Amino acid sequence: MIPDRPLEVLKAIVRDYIASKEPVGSKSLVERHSFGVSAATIRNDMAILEEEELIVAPHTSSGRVPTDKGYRMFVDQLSEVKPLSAAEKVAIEGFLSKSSDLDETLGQTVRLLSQLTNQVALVQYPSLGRASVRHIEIISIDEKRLLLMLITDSGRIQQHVLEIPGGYEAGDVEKLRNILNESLTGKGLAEVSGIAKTIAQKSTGKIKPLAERVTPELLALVDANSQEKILLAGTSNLARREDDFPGSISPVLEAIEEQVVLLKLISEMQADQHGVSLLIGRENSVDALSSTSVVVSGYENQGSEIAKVGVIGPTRMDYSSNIGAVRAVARYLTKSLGGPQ
Amino acid sequence: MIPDRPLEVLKAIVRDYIASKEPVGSKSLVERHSFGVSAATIRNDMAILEEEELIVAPHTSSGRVPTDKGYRMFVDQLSEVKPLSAAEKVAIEGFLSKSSDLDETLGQTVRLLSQLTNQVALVQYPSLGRASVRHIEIISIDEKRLLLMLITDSGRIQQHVLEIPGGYEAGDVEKLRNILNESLTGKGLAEVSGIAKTIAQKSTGKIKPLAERVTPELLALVDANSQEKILLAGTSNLARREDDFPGSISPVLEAIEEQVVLLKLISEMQADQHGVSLLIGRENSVDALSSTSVVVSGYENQGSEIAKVGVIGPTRMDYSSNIGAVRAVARYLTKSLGGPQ
DNA sequence: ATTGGCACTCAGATCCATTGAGTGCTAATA
DNA sequence: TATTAGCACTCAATGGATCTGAGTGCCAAT
Repeated sequence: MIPDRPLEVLKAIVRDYIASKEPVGSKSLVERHSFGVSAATIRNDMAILEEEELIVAPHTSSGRVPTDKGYRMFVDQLSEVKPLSAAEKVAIEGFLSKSSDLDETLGQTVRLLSQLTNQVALVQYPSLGRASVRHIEIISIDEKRLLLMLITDSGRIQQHVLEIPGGYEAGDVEKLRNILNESLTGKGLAEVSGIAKTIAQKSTGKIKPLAERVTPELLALVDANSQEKILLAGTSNLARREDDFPGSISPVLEAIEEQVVLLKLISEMQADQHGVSLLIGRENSVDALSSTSVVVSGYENQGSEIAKVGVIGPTRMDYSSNIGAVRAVARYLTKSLGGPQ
Repeated sequence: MIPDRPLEVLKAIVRDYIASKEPVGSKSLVERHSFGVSAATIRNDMAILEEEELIVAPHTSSGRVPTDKGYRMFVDQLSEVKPLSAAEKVAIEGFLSKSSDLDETLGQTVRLLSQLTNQVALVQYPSLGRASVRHIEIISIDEKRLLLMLITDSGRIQQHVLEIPGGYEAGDVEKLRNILNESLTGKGLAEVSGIAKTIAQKSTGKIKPLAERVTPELLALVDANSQEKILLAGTSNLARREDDFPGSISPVLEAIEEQVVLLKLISEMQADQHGVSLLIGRENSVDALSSTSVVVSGYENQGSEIAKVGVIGPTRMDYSSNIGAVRAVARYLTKSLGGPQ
């Protein structure tokens, strides 16, 4: 395997490069770090690292730059997660303790994370998975319209306004609501479809037309609920680092705005021992994102992961801090969701 | 005043410059447009336009570029709003007719508009203004939690989960709901505060603790509802036009993400005769947005304007098309909101 | 294994000449 | 008076040519 000092050299290269954006050479390395050996020796070490494809020289006679593989090694073996400062912890507590509404909480979380890391932050809405129905509500808005609501145990609320051209009777609505709740509360979203159809079929008399009108909409809500959704914040943080992207940032921004792509990406990521998972550069399969890294962590509700939260930024990012921030925010988010449950 | 031909020249300059991004000179003008006069004559006309500060030369010996004032004159007097193509109309109809849920509608609208114009699109949520309470709902989530909802006549739904540490009784909840609805339905949001407080004070017996718990939250909802909110889409469209921004786009993106600034900006804009209003370049007061133009139009519900929708892009944009698209989308949005009412 | 020394490489800065699109002005023309 | 042809002039952009210096790889000495 690779001896110790070369690894130390790699560590120094990554750090210096992240700090300066300049390819780092042997001389500046011995100046800034006290390796106790000469530049020539460092050069030999660098040759080893280059051999292993951990670093690369942009052109023949220039300093070296970490490769994706180099960053990977740095993150996995050479760096430690940087804990948040006291001030940052206070900021998180302050932000997240305010609200118990899911939408608000997630919105604040994502903004917070983007400020904390100076990167583009993202948070995924709790997804279908093991979610189950907590409550179904039908509210009368006016004579011809009803508001149908589906509340899941993850706290996600989905609603839809229903036109009932012929009007309806309050009593019928209440009956239907009771029936729906009795048979669906606690059931997994996946089961709803079958049960709801049965209800529509079995219902009789006055209620039947209403039931037949409502249940398809309910299924649509389940669908919408199972539709994954991502919240973004701090897009301009990416733009501020334009020159970390060869060519133009616009394809990068496009890819990030493309929810489907992003969802696929993060849903395939598996947490490592720290509870955080990351993709570095080309490790992800999206071409436009080949010079970005993605750091995500799952957040939980009732003990099981329901969705992910994280940041995305240039490969040349401060992994230690970002991993720390993402992990912390994920934990606080779990706490904040778990608390009121 | 300025004679006719120079104005025609201005028109041609704006068009050519928008199309090519190159400063346009006298020679290329006579080539592309048939003015029936020579380049020298055009030069004289251009001298007049420059005198009037409608165009400017980036450097001594180069073609001219429209100034903000030049664009303004172009839009106000020289160009016509370009109607949408049939295909575009179909696209709008298809998109907007689907849903009657406000959130969804606005989300689709803003995406649609950004695709139609290739600019950053924005839509403002219906704001307090003359909004009134349509319905208040309190839903039991579980033994210790209630979901409080406020639905306004603009279709905006605001909700908040309430912890009731000591639990509650279903009957009490229903009573309170009835009381609230009876006294608040139809009232303007501004009035809610006073009335709700009175209710809390006057309520007696078992209901009192619940009322005292719920009303402040209700006021918070009203507050949240009056809080202005903007939805954005197509940020990457701005990035794609990087070189229209001197220096870097990142301050521009930052300014756009800053909802407060944006809200102030668009709320100060007054519609012109076409129902569309626009700010060109430095006409807006935000420094970072000095090389962008903003095109907005109001959309209505029940005959009165409730919020704005529009696009923001580089000053060098296709005003005719964008104004057309914004106007059309605003109309369809009005229709789509008005329909189900 | 480490080091000093040295020849070598090459991106980037600097300088300079050239080019060409475009201008403003003037004097002639309709 | 309005238009035009002609001409000298300006200056950004382009394309070498040259220089510089940080950095390399390798070798012989320690």
